[in-house]
Amino acid sequence: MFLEQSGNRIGFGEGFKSMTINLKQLSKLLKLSPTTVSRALADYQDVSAKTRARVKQMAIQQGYQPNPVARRLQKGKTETIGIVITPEQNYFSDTFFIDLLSGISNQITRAGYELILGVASDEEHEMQSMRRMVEGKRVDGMILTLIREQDPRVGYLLDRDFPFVLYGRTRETRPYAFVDMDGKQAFEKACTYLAGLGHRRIALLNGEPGFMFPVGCREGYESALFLSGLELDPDLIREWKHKDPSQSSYRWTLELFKNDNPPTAILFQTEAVNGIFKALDELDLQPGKDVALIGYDDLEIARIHRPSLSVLRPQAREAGQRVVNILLEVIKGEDPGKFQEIHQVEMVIRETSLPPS
Amino acid sequence: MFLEQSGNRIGFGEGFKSMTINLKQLSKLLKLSPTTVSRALADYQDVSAKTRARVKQMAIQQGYQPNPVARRLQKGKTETIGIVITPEQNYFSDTFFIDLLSGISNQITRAGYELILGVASDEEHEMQSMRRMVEGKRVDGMILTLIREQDPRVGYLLDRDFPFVLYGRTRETRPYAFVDMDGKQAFEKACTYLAGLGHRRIALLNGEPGFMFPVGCREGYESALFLSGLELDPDLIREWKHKDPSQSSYRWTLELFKNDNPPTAILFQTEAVNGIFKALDELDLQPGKDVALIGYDDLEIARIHRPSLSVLRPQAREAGQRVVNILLEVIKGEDPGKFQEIHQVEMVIRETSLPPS
DNA sequence: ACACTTTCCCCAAAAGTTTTGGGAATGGGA
DNA sequence: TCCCATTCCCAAAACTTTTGGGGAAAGTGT
Repeated sequence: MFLEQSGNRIGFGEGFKSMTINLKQLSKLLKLSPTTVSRALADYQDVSAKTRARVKQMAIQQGYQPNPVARRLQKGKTETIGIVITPEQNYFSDTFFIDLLSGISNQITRAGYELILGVASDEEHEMQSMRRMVEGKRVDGMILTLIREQDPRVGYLLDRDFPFVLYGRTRETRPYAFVDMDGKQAFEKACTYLAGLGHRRIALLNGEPGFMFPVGCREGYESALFLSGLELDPDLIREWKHKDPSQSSYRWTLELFKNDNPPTAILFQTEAVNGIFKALDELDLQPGKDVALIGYDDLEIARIHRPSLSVLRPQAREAGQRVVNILLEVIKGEDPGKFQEIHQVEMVIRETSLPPS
Repeated sequence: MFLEQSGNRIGFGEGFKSMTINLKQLSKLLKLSPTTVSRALADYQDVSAKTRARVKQMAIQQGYQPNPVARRLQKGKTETIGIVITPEQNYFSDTFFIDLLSGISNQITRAGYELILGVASDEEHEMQSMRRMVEGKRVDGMILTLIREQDPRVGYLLDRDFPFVLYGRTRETRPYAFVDMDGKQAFEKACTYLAGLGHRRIALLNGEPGFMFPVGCREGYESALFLSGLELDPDLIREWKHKDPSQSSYRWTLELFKNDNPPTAILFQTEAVNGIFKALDELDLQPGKDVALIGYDDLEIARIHRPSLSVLRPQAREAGQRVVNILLEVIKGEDPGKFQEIHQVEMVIRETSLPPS
């Protein structure tokens, strides 16, 4: 049926392929060479203004769209950016990631690029999916998220000079481009705020060790304790797991309150809030009243819950846009080391950050 | 620097481009023509077995990967499938969608295809993003999710004979391919189960009107009431909104219990569970004990919560794989009307589905 | 009338792969 | 020796776009 679309015919109407016209057909309609049409559409000055206008009008009238595949071949670029996500690590419970993705997608579209998505079940498949994109010449650059302290993906990409940008940071001496949220500043701000309210026993229910983000969170926490003249008690620091944030945070919260001298406030990633609420409920402690809470990430639950949860709110959408803009620069050949951005995080005070009772 | 990669040199080492070899270079190494190498790799019988083996070995040794862009141009296919998501509609709070995406991604990769992702903020941008993919010749087929009763995307794609598969169904007389969960059967089963336990007042807190899925849920609910000899009370049916499932379900749950003759059980989509729990808590009603609950979708919260939530569990991953396999058939030219699958949904009884007290 | 520039357009090649349509050996039978 | 079949391989074209190098026509200056 539509297999016999000869490509040179100008006929319309049968099969979906014939609904779109190509450069050759367009040039035939205009009685010009493909070269001239291409140049006219690209605003070359060596095509007369009159011809340019005629070409453009016809292109619009015919709904001409250049074939991206052909352009990619000729330009030697895929005009495509890759990202691999790992749902196992509970990525999507976090609204922030959708905001990030939204910013990324928008900016990529604006640049005329595509975003191709890989979904990997674990670390090994994550690498495999990335290698397929890179070695299979399927993308011009990679975006990496959920960065680990030692992240093999970064070494891999650096080794072959492949363009990439991290959302986050890692331990790596060679220069690379990244956009990161200032977790340190955020947790320092929140912790200082709580200390300023009079809290003396502030706990940190931190993200999973091995990942980079919790490192900064802890630094900020410790720094704030120091600046506020509070003692650092290792018993007040616990870490939940990505596999089941709620379950692990639930257990650790119960644990925290077995302490002889229990905390009056908890800092944590909002992802873990369900477990915390549940544990406090069992302990007959009222969030906000008996225990102050500040979470990182403004998830829906934070706004919905009564009392509503005070949070640290990263601007994920903006960060996603920056990641893409930077990646496009790096693809152009700019030095990745020039692009290292750390974004500030604002604090939203709601109902769970009162002074100790 | 690496702009001058002449494409014919065999040298390695400078710039990431030179790390991969192309067909021409490989054929030169083998002292064969590109034709023969291509055919050898594609297992043509008119290349001697000996040569085939030699070619394949060298290809592996050199890490040869055919350039997908060139292949796409020659084959006239993009080897790419598109999907557009709309985070506004709160898609990602649902773990099920990640499972779906995971199944989709896996199967697409297995077929050597790519998945390109669009993120749209609303219905209008959703359409725009899809048109860019379709009219811009960027994909061979589309996957549609979160289907509405009257869905303009379906008409659009049918009008231009463009291959697509729905995850879900819509009101449309022309034949089209879909994979859907049997929401009717699921809710019928759950409702019948509750009626069998002795519940006489069973409420339905259904998804947003305008979307197709809640229609089936309601049918199943009504059918079960009828079969169980229970009366249908419109006061026991409410609908929450995608924009904020928790908030709206919270309000409607409170509403349900203002009834003179309040329900002893509620059926709903698990997405809305936070609001329900919250309302019940305020009403001093114990989930499971005072009010039986069965949700659709086995989200993390359902397993974590105490009492754990009985649920209907769709096999989203398998459905995602089917969607892709079907789409590949449709792209090949198969009749879409042949592919209309309705998948059964299993019920998982946990702690919130007890007889009325 | 001649050289020279400017203006406007086109030819041919290139990107990397697959496909089409043979073509050159080799071997066997007559 | 000739013919035909078989085996193994290759040259060229195709997919669509972009680009480097012209080239013809018209205009300008002497």
